[in-house]
Amino acid sequence: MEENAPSGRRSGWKQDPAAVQADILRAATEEFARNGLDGARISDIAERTRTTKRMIFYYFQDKQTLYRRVLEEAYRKIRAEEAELNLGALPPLQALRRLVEFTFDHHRRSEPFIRLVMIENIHAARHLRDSDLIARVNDSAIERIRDICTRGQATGEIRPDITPLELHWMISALCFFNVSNRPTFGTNFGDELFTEQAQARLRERVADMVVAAARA
Amino acid sequence: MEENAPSGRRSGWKQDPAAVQADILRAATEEFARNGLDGARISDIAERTRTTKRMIFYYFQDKQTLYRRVLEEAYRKIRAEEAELNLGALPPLQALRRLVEFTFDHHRRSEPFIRLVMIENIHAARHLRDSDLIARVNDSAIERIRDICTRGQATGEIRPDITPLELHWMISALCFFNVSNRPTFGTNFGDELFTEQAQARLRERVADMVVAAARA
Amino acid sequence: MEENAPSGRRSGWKQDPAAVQADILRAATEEFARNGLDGARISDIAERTRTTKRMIFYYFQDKQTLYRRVLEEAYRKIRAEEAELNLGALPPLQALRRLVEFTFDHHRRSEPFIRLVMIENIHAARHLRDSDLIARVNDSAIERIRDICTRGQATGEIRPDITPLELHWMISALCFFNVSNRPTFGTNFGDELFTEQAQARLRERVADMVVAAARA
Amino acid sequence: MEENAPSGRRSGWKQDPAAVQADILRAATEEFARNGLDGARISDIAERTRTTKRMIFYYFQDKQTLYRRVLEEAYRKIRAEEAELNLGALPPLQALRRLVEFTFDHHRRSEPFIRLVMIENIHAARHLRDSDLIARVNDSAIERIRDICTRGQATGEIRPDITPLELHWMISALCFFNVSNRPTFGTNFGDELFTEQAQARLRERVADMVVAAARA
DNA sequence: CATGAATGAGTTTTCATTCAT
DNA sequence: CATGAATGAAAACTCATTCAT
Repeated sequence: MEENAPSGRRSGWKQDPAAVQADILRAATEEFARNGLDGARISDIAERTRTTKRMIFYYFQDKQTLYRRVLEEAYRKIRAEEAELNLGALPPLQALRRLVEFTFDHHRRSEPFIRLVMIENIHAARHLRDSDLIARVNDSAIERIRDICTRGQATGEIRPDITPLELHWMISALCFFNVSNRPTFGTNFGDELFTEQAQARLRERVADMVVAAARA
Repeated sequence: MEENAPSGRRSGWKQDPAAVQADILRAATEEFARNGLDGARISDIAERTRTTKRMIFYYFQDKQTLYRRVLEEAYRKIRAEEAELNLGALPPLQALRRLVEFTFDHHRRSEPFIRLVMIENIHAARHLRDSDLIARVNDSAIERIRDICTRGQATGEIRPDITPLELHWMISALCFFNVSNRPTFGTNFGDELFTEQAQARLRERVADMVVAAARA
Repeated sequence: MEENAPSGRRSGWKQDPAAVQADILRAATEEFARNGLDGARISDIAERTRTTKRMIFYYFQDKQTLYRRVLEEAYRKIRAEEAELNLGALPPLQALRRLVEFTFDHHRRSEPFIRLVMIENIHAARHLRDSDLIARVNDSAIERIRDICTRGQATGEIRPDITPLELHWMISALCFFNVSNRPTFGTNFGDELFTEQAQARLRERVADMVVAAARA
Repeated sequence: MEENAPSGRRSGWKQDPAAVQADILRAATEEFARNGLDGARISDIAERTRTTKRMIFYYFQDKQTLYRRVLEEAYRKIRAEEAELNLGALPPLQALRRLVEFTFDHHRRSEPFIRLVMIENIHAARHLRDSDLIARVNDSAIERIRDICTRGQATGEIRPDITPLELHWMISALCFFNVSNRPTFGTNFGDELFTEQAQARLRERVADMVVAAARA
């Protein structure tokens, strides 16, 4: 027995709490992103898990709380990934272009996050508003653009009458829509804009548009 | 019992079947737009109606069919409204600007439609694909832009390497996001972009961006 | 078929709604009186019924509402039975004695009602307060005593400084406790006071006490 | 997790076992008196405690046992308080009046105890019967009245055909009901009998009634 | 054609209690 | 002796849908 117990836990036996919670959050993220808050079933989440339905309530109280935690984690993770992008070394307009391109790619790779945000918008951001964790996490998104603007407006490369928030709104709109509305857009107008080639071209068009909007 | 109460219907009346169906569609549109496909409750729809839950199934078979009919109606109505915009008389770039401005305003006034499209995207456009009514209705949206492009590219005002579909994608992204993501965007970054003044300014920025992207 | 259908319903087939509801109320009264609001199980109620659990929610919405309806019915029934007692023909003090004796007997026969009232007191009369049906039903209880007092105080047989409410309180206390606290009283002090003989004697003692308290 | 949070306990302390048990009993008394046996929640009791849910089971086995211990403690405490009343020095009828007045006041101050007794009656005194501790503790209540009767019947002040048990029953009924049924009585007939003034008057009426019933 | 009444199958959630050191 | 972590069983309640005229 001692022979089989490698360190302090493991084997067919009680996992450590943090791992169980992470496992549940992962499964819940999948289910909520796929089916929405109302469409997701706790029992389906449990089945994607190494634990039981009961443990979900044990760690997360109820469905709404679990959903909120999923949302918080999704925002936290996405902002952390974005933070890895280092723009400080680039000249302002080049930094801006880089940011747009990165965001375009990043959103494409982050469909579950995009879907969670869509779902949260359907719910009028009710759960987001309940979360105090998220406010702080989003500030960084704006700060990065504010830095570009400050630098660019100092040198005169960026027009003085545009705000970081407006630029963030533009970038978000174009990159978010590309993922969020692909199903209806594709159904209505065909998938030609969603081939790799077309997406690459769209990516540059979007970068051009935002840079043009910012340029003095 | 209470569950089935025929709400406000006067006693022995014969209702006009078409009117009853229209009444149901109106109520269903409200509920689906507000709560999504899974979030909406047939009994809540019935309560917003002059008839009963039973009649909803009588006329619309099941929840999914009702939802599909709501979606079809919403698309039909929105495209009909858009068709009233007459751009043929304007020079190409002016027509384009006019179209962007119109779309920006129109989407702002059409929140229920925007929400239905979001909801449909969450469901991977499954129901849209089932509907053959919609394909035809969307063609007109592209045709209008194609006309602008054809004219503009003939005179050299519009660059030759941009497609009507790309322009439609740009316009949609910016105008759609403005409505669809207002709850989360407002929660994360404040409501300053959603005052009347800021929206008017955003509207011109968006028009500028699209026109700039199209200009030769 | 016509041959087997006797009137307008019956056979192994849908009972009329009122009968189903009455059946549920009867079963629920038994269960709530026996086990309290929290102790009673909807599924146990359903089993004592000719219907299913689902129908209980169909007709009564939820457990609390069902309990409130049970309470209302119990009060209504008990007051209706009391109303059959006609005291108007008797001289005041004789009427009062008759009322006490009747109440003593009546409470002994109405253990389920007594238990429901005990249970409701544990719940701080929360559900009783929610019921507007009950206020009216209880007025009659006081009116009957008020009539006795008015008559007795006019003739000088009943002391002027006693109120109908006080008399009702005394009668209730003695007759209610006799039933409500029999289990603990019997356990603590033996059952000798609860033999038929002892109860008959107690009944007269109680009548004597109340009459003595009222006599001028 | 949150469910088990050890509330306000300071880190590495060794708690005194007797103190922990007393703490649990206090919290359990509050919860059981407020919500009944079925209505009380072990986790709510734990929250009112300096320890955890687990410790409740450790020290008290299960919910029923804990409830029985709460009941036993309540009876023990109440009888101990009553024992402090010394009636031996007073003439019999004066002693009786004193006892009634004391009981009236004492019950008013002992709502949790009254409620526990009601709850136990709802449960047909099942747990009281399981407790051998209680039989002994109640004998003293009767002994005190028996002493008054013996003295009073010897002097002829108290009628010979009344028993201590009957007197105890009368006193209990009037004093118990006053507290136990206040919620429903107040809801049905108003709170006028429960003002300080009205209670003082009722107290004397009750004393008069019992003394009159005992007097030869 | 139209409809009041009924319901099976699930869904979230609760709760006392035990596991394993 | 004491305890943090875990859980099976059952509870209330919901929901789209069908029954039977």
